[in-house]
Amino acid sequence: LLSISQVAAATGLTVRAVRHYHACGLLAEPPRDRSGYRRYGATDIIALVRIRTLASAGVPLARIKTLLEGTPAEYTESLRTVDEDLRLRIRALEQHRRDLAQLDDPERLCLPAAAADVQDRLRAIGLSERTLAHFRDGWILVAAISPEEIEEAAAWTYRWLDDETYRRLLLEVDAAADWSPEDPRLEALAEAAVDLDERIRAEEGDQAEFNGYQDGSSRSLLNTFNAVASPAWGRLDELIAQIRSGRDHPETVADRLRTTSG
Amino acid sequence: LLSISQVAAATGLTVRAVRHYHACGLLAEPPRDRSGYRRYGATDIIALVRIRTLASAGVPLARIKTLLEGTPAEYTESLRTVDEDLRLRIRALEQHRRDLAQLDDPERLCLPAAAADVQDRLRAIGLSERTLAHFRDGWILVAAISPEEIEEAAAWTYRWLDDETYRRLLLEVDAAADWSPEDPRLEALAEAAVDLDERIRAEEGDQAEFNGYQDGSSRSLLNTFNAVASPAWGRLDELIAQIRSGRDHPETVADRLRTTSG
DNA sequence: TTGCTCCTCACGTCACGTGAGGTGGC
DNA sequence: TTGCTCCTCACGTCACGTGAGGTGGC
Repeated sequence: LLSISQVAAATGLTVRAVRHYHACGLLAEPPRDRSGYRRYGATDIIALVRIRTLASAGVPLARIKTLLEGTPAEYTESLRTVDEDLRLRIRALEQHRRDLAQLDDPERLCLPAAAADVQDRLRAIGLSERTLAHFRDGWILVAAISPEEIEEAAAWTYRWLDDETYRRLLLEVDAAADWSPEDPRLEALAEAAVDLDERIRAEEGDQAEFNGYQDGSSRSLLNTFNAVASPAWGRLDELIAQIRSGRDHPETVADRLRTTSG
Repeated sequence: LLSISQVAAATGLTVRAVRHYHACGLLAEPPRDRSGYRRYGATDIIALVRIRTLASAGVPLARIKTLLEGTPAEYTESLRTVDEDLRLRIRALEQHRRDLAQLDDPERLCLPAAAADVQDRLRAIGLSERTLAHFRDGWILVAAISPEEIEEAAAWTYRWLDDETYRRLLLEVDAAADWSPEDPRLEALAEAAVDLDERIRAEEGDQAEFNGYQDGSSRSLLNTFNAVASPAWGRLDELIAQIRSGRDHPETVADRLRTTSG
């Protein structure tokens, strides 16, 4: 009764799609006329509209086949699953719209919300954009290496930004980016950093320390990372490590000197 | 700094996808370490998150490439288009959910709303499910052959269902499905159908007639379709055609008889 | 004869998935 | 030595799109 292009037009499918559904076994081959042309009836249109409805809902053709061949109970259950999938995909697309709106804001897009909040406060405090970008990259690297720690570390930094000594130290570190690595002010800065470190350790307990979120690999990575960005920062990290080990293990250092000289 | 599996994990991509983006020219190849391993930095993660955001919003990779390489104006315009696409896709998915809920109701899924409304009224009037299914298939076939007419035809039928004579005629046609094609009651039924046809023509004007929505091809298709479903219906269509041509062109028929006998 | 619809291969597309076979540091 | 991560081909997948070459009714 109907030609393949007529059923295609009536169902909103392409001729090729209808033939594909025959090839997949999704739709039985209809009778042919004497020219070998397929001739379709109303039931074929009904079947095709059902297939189209499921396919455009994102159901793979193989699953449509088993779904249509299954028992009524399986069928009903499958439809429920498909509907739930659609609901979730709608939610996902809505999320993608929000993500898209932040495409030019890598802080929000690539960082956990807590770290992005820290960045906003650092910007408000007056850190340079260059240093902010460096810190952002630092957060990203640490998040990539040890994602479990990042939330807590960000929350920790956020809290200590209430401390004025910490804020002033950060501003000085910002300014130090362009200093020579031999600049004598770096030693004072390192001393101040370790002082703050010890005060924090006293207030928060031993498990939290300045830069305490960095496990071994994160810390050495960040040291390299800082040194590449600014030789002065590289030197600063070295000085901090020296002062800290001097204060933490004075006897060990003495022992080591003895061993070396002996 | 970071290995390919670390950036993959950090961005929610697969290792293969990252390599694919290199191959597509979407992401520059990073430097290699002495083992030939790719080493990534924070900016790579930012770039990958941007690519992922666009790709999972359904933007083809080729378009992401031109989009990221374009001018700021093109870029902003592209983002607007992408967002609009997302909005439309969400609407489409919501429509698919509604379609899915009607998957077991071919009348609503395959027919224009007006025709589905007619079917509901025919069911209320008391037509058998068999005849209703036949009518439904008839609507589908006519809609496939001449989709422009179907809306008007359905509206027409809907209006005339207010007429009691029409309703009784439909119920008798329903009952006639199982009659023998030689049943003498078919002639009375055909006479009644043509009577109604003439009354409708008088009331609505010549352009509207009983079954007036059927153009030539639709009518011959429906006649075949009826005859296959029920021999009695096939005979009924023949009788209607005979009576109608007898009333419309009495002299022509007489002429033809003279010609044949001469 | 020309134009249109239909037919059947069969290769192309898109964004990767999935082994196949091999290398380098612990 | 073993196990793990990485590397580069290269073929597979899914739902068709797109010619390629041919047929049949007006």
